Amino acid sequence: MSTSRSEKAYHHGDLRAALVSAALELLEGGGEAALSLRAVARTCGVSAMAPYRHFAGKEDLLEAVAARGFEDLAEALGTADASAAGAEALAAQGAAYVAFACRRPALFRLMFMTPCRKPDRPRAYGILEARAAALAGPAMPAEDLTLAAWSLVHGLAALILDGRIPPEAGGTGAVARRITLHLARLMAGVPEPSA
Amino acid sequence: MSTSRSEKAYHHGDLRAALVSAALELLEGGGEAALSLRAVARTCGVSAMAPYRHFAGKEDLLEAVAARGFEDLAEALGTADASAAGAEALAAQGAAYVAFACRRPALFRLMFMTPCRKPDRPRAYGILEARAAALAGPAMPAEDLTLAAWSLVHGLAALILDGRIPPEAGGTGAVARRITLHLARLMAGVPEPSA
DNA sequence: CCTGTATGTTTACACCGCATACAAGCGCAG
DNA sequence: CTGCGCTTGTATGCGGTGTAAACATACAGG
Repeated sequence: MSTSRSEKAYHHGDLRAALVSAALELLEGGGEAALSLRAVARTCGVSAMAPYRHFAGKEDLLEAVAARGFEDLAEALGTADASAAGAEALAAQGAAYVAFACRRPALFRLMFMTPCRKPDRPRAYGILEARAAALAGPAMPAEDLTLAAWSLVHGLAALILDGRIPPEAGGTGAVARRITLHLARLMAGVPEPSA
Repeated sequence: MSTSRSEKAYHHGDLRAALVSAALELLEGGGEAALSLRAVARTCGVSAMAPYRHFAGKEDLLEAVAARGFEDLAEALGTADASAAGAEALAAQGAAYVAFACRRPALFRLMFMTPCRKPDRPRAYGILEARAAALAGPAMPAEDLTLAAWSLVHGLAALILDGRIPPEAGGTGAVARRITLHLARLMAGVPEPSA
């Protein structure tokens, strides 16, 4: 087999994917502090400089990891959205968003910590946007609703991750669902008050 | 003068405060990457190990810096709250919160990046809580309203800082005020919709 | 004055990201 | 098959970091 890769080949096979996976593992167990390029290389059984053949630098690797995280997030939001209809669907998305952050805190931090040089929204944004647009009522333009919903769940997730919210509330995700549902209902069914 | 401090005194006078200030300066110009214990010490014209006489380690110093940041934030929220009444006061707080984050992004990140071992809320929380409680209507319990408002502005700030929101919207803070005002009005004046 | 204690300094180590120079394996003309 | 070249991984080294230990200095109270 000309393309077979022996176990101990000098060439790794596909290091790039292995590096991203290793980085993710290190991240999820041990936090961001444990994520050093050298440690990643060590985990893959490879020299410290090897990653530089596949990534421009540490930041580049982290970007790849974050991209993978955004894929996972989009998937989670998609299935959550499909699990219900109307305002409940948006609430489900909100709960899923917070749950994702709680389940993979270090990854979530990484995803939103990078100053994000490329301003393109993650694919997950589209999923939220679609649902929010469908719910937008007279009280608030669709654009503001999308932004408000995103800000709400993102802020909630961030505060939980930073330990700013009592654990019994944050842990279950009940608060996330309740608050998002409140928001969704208010946005959907309510006319602009007097002012 | 027994207490006079010569320019080149061996003892600094009050290093602790100087270190915190220096750390803040380094943080505000140059981002978090520029904040190394050694750089802080250098800025104060002192050896690299000197800070350890006043702080248990880098994390401890950062905690002190964050505490100072929370003081400033509380003050900003307080004056904003006093600048208006009713729902507009909460909107003003929201705008001030986001403005604070935009004005001092690195500090804001630091304040909410530490996993926050001591679960006590910042003093700023009380200011928001009071206003939210005063506004709480039948649509949402006061506790949820407080949490929702905080999450909303915090998430908005975080998303802006991460470059996830178009600059023309985030920069001015208009979005923050608009959205928070929407939230405040909805919470204050609107009965629970049919469901 | 003499001594104890708080405060800074020096030296040292392990780790990090990264630059450069080198070696090992694969693919493809001939 | 042979040999060349390119990709991939290695070895070594530099400047930087956080921090531990041992040392030096200035002030305070007897």
